[in-house]
Amino acid sequence: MNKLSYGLLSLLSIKSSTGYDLTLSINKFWRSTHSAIYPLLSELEEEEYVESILIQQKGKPDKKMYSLTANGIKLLHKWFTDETSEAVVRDEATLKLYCMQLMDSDEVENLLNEIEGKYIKKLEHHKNYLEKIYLRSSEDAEATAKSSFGAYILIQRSMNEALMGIEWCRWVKDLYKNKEFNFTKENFREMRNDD
Amino acid sequence: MNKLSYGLLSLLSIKSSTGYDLTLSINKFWRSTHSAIYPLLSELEEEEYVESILIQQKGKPDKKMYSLTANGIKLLHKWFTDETSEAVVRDEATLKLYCMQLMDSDEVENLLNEIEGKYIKKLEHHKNYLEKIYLRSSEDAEATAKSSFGAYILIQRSMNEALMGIEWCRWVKDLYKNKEFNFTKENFREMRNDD
DNA sequence: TATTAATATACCATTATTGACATATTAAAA
DNA sequence: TTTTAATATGTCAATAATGGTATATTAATA
Repeated sequence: MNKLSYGLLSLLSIKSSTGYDLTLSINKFWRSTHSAIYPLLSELEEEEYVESILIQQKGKPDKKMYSLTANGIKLLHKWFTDETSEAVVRDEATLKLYCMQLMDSDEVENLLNEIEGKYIKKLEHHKNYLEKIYLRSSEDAEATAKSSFGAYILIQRSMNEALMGIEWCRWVKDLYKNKEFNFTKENFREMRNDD
Repeated sequence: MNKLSYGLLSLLSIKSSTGYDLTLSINKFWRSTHSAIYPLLSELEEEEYVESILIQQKGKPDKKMYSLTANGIKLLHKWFTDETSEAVVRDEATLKLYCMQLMDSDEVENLLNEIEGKYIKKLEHHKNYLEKIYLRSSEDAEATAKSSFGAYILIQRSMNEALMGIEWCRWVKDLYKNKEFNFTKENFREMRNDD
């Protein structure tokens, strides 16, 4: 049982899903690929934490719909109270900024624009998703509220992160373009007040 | 050449460091361990992107001080303008929140407090680090400014992230404790305005 | 008409990461 | 005095992640 396995069970606690659905939705908060997810679902089924039914579709290939079992719910309870491991973050753009002092200003600005663009894209994506769950909730408000609270607060955090990131990019670009950067006392304080 | 290798070169562009130093400092922005870093440094030395000198210390074991070569700088230039890969994020606490609707309220509150605690710790850590580079800059302001701009802006972002995270945790706890969560139009709008 | 995109599942080889083990020095704390 | 913590470098086996390949259906697009 690796962390991704628990994550799959966690997503299945909201609604029954296929491997394909899970691949798309887990990627909002946990980078993974279908190559890792399908084998884990098979293992989870063997160990009876999930069960599946085959669904025939018109116009699309058959799909396997997975659901949590009572066993799976028990396992989620144990996991939830177990110690939580440190988040793993690996961001190449961050590593690049570390050596920006070696680069030409247009190269630096390109990178900053690229980073800002990614934040903007992420923000848009989450806004659309929120609209979608709001529309869904109009039909079945109670069920949506009970099952989507986790998803809702996580989307909110992700949106806040993106908004902060966009502001940060603009602050950096401004600082980089218009000022000679110096660790003078004034500069230092001015920048810290931007928090 | 994996991404971590470029990251090590990037850090070395700020100052010459040992594997031990690099392990500590890269972990601010890129999760890794010494087990991965020492072998990569050896490879980078073989390929002549870095060079090292042995330094004897009193009271501490010998250390190998690595510096960038001209070759290494050339490689950094190439990398900087190459396409930047998507950030990898894997946060177990996030996965846990996805199934919070199954848990008792005290278990959920414990997790939220744990998450808030991690943000607070991170914020403190960065504040201390900033104080340190400010003190260092008093001695040699120009050199610090030129080499630490990247480090400085990245710390600022990380602090903003932590501040946002703390506020978010408090917002979530308040919402979870004091309100029945419902996807009513009013609730939905109220929460979106918290951005 | 051919190709691409979306849906859907599955395997596999290469590469990367993790956590443990190993060693060594010295200071500080129990 | 023994243990723990910090500094410092290194190897290695087990585990996990990545990216590609494969297969299949259908709709839409070029």
